[in-house]
Amino acid sequence: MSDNQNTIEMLKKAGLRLTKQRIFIGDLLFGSKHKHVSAESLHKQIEKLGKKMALATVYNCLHHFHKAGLLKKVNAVNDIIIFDTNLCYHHHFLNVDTGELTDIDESNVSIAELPSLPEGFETESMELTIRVKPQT
Amino acid sequence: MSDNQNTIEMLKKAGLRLTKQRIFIGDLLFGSKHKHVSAESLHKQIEKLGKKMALATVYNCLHHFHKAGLLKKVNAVNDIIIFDTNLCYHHHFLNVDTGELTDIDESNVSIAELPSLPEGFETESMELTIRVKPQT
DNA sequence: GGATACTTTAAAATCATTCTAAATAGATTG
DNA sequence: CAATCTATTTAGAATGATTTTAAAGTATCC
Repeated sequence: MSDNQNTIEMLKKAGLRLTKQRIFIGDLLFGSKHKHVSAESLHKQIEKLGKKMALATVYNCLHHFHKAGLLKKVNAVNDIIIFDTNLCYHHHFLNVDTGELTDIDESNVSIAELPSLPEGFETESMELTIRVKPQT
Repeated sequence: MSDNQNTIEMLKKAGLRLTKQRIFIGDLLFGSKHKHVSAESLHKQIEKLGKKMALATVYNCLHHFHKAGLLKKVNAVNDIIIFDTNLCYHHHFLNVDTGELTDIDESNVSIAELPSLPEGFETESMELTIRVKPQT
């Protein structure tokens, strides 16, 4: 059973053309759970499912989704750009050994004081990264 | 007037061999103010000062300094690894247009509640990045 | 000073990502 | 529905940051 219909609605609303590739990737990403993906990891997943798709297409698609506001870019980890399907303001645990990201429930962190911004600037986003490693 | 003596002490304490290149870079980095550098930016600065040094040496040196605890790695910005001479726990403004980082005074941020860590993990470090852009 | 181990170096290799140019496939219009 | 227009896909080349390699150089220890 596919999300096809939801994905199609979503792409239409975002003003993106309905291509097979975008629908397929949309179905993968926007299921029940929030996901963190890189172009590479997503491409591997797609190949495992028996579909052929150029790596460049995966990059294009992720960037288009991001531009359309369907994905959020997360702090790069080990030089790899990670996209997050969770658009709400939230923070991450980063496993420094594996590069794996885990969402931190928003309610568990609160930033009491915020510094004043530099003159003439506005905040685009904010992200707390808690780097964790296996206990020694 | 050079920091030579301080740098030499620092390298010795860190158990690093005293090479011309490390002393030169040490002098550049550990002056009065805290600095954010990438291998590339540091290499350019060195060339401007009329010194020749292989880019790979700059990479090696930064990594050695980092391993020895003299530098902190900061969240990568646009795929570029940035090293910070400020080892204290602190946060950054990131100018999304230029990639420039600015320290946020520690006292200006406080994280009220901290989430509990995943089982069997310990915190290595923590960093809040506030992405800012010129006001529209 | 000479042996030994670590560093530096230039160049090649690697890895993630982007670009290119041609082929393909949505969208639009008559 | 066909013709046309334009965006997208694709394979492969190109780019840019970083790492590796192997050889030459240099700090350290005896």
